Amino acid sequence: MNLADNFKIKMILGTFTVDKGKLKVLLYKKTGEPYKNYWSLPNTGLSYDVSFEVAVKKMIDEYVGIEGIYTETFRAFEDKETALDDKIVHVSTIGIIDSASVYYKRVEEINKEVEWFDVDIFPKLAYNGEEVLISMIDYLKMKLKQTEMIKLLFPSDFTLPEMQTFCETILGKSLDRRNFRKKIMSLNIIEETGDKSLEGTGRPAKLYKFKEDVKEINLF
Amino acid sequence: MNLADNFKIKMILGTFTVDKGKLKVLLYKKTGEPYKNYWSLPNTGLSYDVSFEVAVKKMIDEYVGIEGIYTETFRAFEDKETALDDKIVHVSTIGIIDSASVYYKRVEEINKEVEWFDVDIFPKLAYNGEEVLISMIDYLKMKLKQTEMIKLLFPSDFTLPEMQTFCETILGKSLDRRNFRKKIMSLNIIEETGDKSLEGTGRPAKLYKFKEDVKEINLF
DNA sequence: GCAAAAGTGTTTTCAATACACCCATGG
DNA sequence: CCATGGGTGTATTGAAAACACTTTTGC
Repeated sequence: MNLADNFKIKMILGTFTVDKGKLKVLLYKKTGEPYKNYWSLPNTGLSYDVSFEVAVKKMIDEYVGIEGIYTETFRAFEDKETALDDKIVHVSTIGIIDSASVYYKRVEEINKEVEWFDVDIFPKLAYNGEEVLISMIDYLKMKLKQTEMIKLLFPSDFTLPEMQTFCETILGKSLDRRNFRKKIMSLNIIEETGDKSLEGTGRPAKLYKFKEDVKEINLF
Repeated sequence: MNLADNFKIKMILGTFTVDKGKLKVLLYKKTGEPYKNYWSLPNTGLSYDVSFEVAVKKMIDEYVGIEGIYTETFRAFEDKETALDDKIVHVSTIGIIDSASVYYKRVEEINKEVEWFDVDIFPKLAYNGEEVLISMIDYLKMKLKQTEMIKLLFPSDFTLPEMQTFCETILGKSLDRRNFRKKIMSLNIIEETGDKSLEGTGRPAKLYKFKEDVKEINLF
């Protein structure tokens, strides 16, 4: 086996959460060259003294101000831009954060311009960011039909209309409110917390949480 | 961004086909150390002068004797074994070959001991091969429910019992023959070729092929 | 003519769909 | 009391499930 050439490894982080039923991804605005002022997925060079996971957790701490979230190593990508003598391989990673954790993040410690973008409307990205992000969203739209995964996004205190909006994004079509509720309830995977949402106008929505022992099934 | 340390890149290839309805993966037997005489996923060091795709196509040509098959870059994996001063990152790739192509492979040109293993019964693998392979199989069980992907495995001249066996593997449960046929036929995605299978004992099965324009839907 | 595997139809059951009115809150 | 969005029930439709006998081939 020929293992002659040396590569640099760049870890790329796609962090996802849900807000008001919309799937969101965290981007930051670059302040230096290259791609100055472009939005970008958080990224960092990998060094020998850290694992993928540690490198990614550090990034999440730095960009989101949260510790201990779910992460999953995702695809590798080639860098088609860099010169021949400085080849980089991108290792992308997906992080999933529930909305409550995002809400309570240590925002005062984030010294970057970061923003959660709707996955259906995101700006032009630095590097090959769009390729990476689109690939992640494709994967998540498949994976987030499974209860184990969706549970990571909605840990407690979500409303059914929020979850319906989310499922509509994942499926790419609109759903009937009564039928959606009927279906979710028949699966026996969530329960009322007893509280009600204080957000927005109109009748307050009941709050739900996933049950402890949720069996792994496909929602759709 | 710190891009200080150098890594070697090892491309790992998971090649999959279907034989008599069983999902199979290609392994080869190592003849040298380390892991001498262990079965292993084909792999090769990556050098500057080739892309992921070219490196993988070369491997497929070398191990399978086939050109121009579908490939997809998959997850990156860390190497937990190698010493600190020679770190390797594994970039795994999935290849999908239809059974007819495998049958007509240029077998005389393969100078390795290779074998197609059932994905439900494979041997102990060299390196972190089991982690990589299990991850690929998980992914494929999700992805192979979609018509576009399944079509890559069954291009022409397959029987419905074969396809049923395959779906049973993917779903992990057995299906009723009559109901299976009814469902597949109602989807309007395959058609009879007019020929019959010559394999096995009993009444010969009709041969089918996917239609040209198959819409992307989930089978289950 | 017998063993082996493929092909076929009908009934039942359950889930998905379609659809309209009332309820709780804020202003 | 009105605007806003949330919650609820029923009838219909369609797909999934359950189920047993006949057909084609090789030997």
